[in-house]
Formats: sequence, C-alpha cells, structure tokens
Amino acid sequence: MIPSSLWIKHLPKDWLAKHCTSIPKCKQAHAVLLRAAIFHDNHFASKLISFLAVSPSGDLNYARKIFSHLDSPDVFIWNTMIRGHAKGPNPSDALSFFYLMVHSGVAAEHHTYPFVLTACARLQAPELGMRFHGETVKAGLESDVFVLNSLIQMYANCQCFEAAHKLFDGNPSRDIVSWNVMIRGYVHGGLCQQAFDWFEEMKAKNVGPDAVTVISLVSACSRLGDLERGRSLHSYSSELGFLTNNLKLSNAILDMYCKCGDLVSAWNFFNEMDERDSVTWTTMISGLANSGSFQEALELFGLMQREKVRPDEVVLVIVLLVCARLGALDQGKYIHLLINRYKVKRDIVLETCLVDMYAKCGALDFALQIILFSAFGRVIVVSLAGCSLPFDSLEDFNVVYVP
DNA sequence: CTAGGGTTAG
Repeated sequence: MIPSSLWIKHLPKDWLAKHCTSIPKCKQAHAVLLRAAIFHDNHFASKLISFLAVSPSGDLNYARKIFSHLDSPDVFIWNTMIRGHAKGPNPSDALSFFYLMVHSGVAAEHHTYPFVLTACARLQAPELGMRFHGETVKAGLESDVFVLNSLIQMYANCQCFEAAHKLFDGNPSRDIVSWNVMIRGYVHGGLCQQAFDWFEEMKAKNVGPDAVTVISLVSACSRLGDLERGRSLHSYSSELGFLTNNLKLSNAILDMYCKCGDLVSAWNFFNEMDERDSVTWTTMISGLANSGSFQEALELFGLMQREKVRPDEVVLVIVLLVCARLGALDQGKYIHLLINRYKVKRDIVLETCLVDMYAKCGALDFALQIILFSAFGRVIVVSLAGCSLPFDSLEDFNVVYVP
C-alpha cells in the first residue's frame, strides 16, 4: 500500500480547489482527505469548507460538520464560517462562530469584521454593531475601506442614518461602495426621495454611479410605482452600458415595469433580453399573474419549460397560486408532479400553496394528503370561508381558507 | 479570502 503522504503528492497542487465545485465532488474530496490522513491539515480542509460555506450551491450544514472535526482551525477558516452564516438563513449563527473563535484564542482581524457587521445589518442589531464598531476603532481598522463600508452599511440598513453620515462625511477612505450602501439603506427604509437626492449629489460630484447604484434606485421605483423615473433610469443604464452582461440590473428593470403596471414595456424588454435566468422568467410570469393575466402566466410558464429552464420554488409558488385562482386542477396536479420530478426544495411556502391549490380546486382529499405527509406540522386548514380564527397571532401558522 | 444589487404565500 502506498503511504498516504506519498499518494497525496501525486495530486496536482490545486486539485482540491478545482475539484470542490459541487456537493458530490466535495464528498469525494472529503474521502480523499480522510484516506490520505490529511483531513486535519487546515490548508486542505479550508478549500472544502470555503466551497461548502460560501458558494451558493454549497451546504452550510455540511461545512459545519467538517468544521467540527478540525483540531485548530485558523483565522481564514473561522472567517469563512462566519461569512457563510452571515449570508445564510440564520445570521445570528455568524455571531456565535465569532464568539467561539475569540474564546478559542484566535483574534479577529480586518477580514472578520465585514462579515460580523453584515450579520448585524441583517439582524437589524445596531447596538451589537456599535460594539463591533468600537472593537474596530480599538484595533485601528476603521480606515480600512472594507471595514468602513460594512460599518456604514450596518448603520444605514438599521436606519441609524446619523451614525452612517458621521462615518461617511468627509471620510477620505470612502468610495463608490460607501455611496451605494447609503442609497441602499435609504431605499431599504422606504426613504426613497433621500435615495434619489443622493444619486443627484453623486452625479454632481462625479462619483460613479455604477450598475449597483442603479439597481437600488430601480427597485425604489418598483416600490413607489414611479414609472416615469424608472423609465429614465432604464435609458440612463443603456446609455452608460450598464445593461450589457448585467442580468441583475435587467431583472430589476423588468420587475420595475411589471410593478408599475406597464406590462407592454415589460413584455418588450423581456423579449429583447439576450440572456435570461430563472429570476427573469419568474419576474415576467409573476408580473402577468399580478395583472390578472392568469392564462398568459401559465402559457409563459409552459414556454419556460420548453426552454428547459429549471423551475425554482418561487416560480412554482406563483403558478400554483394561478392554478388556485383559476381552479385549474389538472394544471395544478402537473405542477405537483414537477415539484417531485425536479426535487424542488419543499419549504413551508410551497407546501402551503399546494394545499391551497388543491383546496381551492375542490380536491380536499389531495389537500389533506399533503397536510398528512407534510414535514411542517403547522399547516392549518380552516374549512369554512369567513369564519373567524381562534388565534391572536397568525404568525406561527399558515392558514388555508377552503371555500 | 474580505463590502454593495433583483424575484417569493397567507
């Protein structure tokens, strides 16, 4: 048998980095590390962990599992775990990892703070963010542009605009991202006019703006239903060439036309797009559905199928709602079949929509079947329309009205 | 290795 230390030398140096591109491949890499008895080597484990924790097609739980077997993770690995959790569904886990790291004797550094501050921003926890702010000052990191921008973002997203301004005003380290996070914070808090004012000031000062700036402003127009301003941001974007190779901006503009009720412009824009992803399709389909064009929404979903775009849970929710609205049982059953065929993640929203669709289509036996086999125990069926509900708060429940 | 963006029910 080849000694493991020799065997691993035959792997190209970047084998792991290139290899960790999907969950099954990570499992292989994991096995290789175990066999080669280098699983506890931070250098190798960190490649695995960074894919699993940070990549959108990763798996945070798997990353945690691997992490828990490491003897003494270095600061890079800790940062990666904090980063993954800050962006994940439970940002407070990022803070738990931060405290675990500090308690294990590994000191936070300039890479660490942007991640914990992101977690604070998402948790709307400015008091906690202020504590980290203090730590960055003590560590002399406040002028690091990454730390600075994540501090501004944290305050702006928590609607602490005075604190955000204090950091922003006249700060020599600030850049285009500092402007963008301020604007984003205003839009997030519904203060859209302030966001537009900042945009004007930016242009006056010859800073940026870039595609990210425009996305925030376009989404402000969607919220306000401000078609005129949305349209002018659209032409502004094409003039400056922001629309080429920027699906996120294109999707935001498409959504803006839909939310502003201009389905004709939306449809034209959709047809002119040279690249579309599942969000593009979802946005257009939901635009049709929300404007009452239920049949057209289903037809476009059919086209999406023929174009072989994998439906995600969001678009399935929308078409299920359409089926419920139309009482289209056969189409609804077909959507149910697609959910199984594509192994779409069945979250509580999707599950509830399935129950809702079957119930509204009069197929109560199917609706009950879903409830019986549901992984979510809190799906409630209220079997008579108009009856009052015996709960003070519906937050913990998903209620389905059966007509 | 790091910061900022779009779609989601009842």
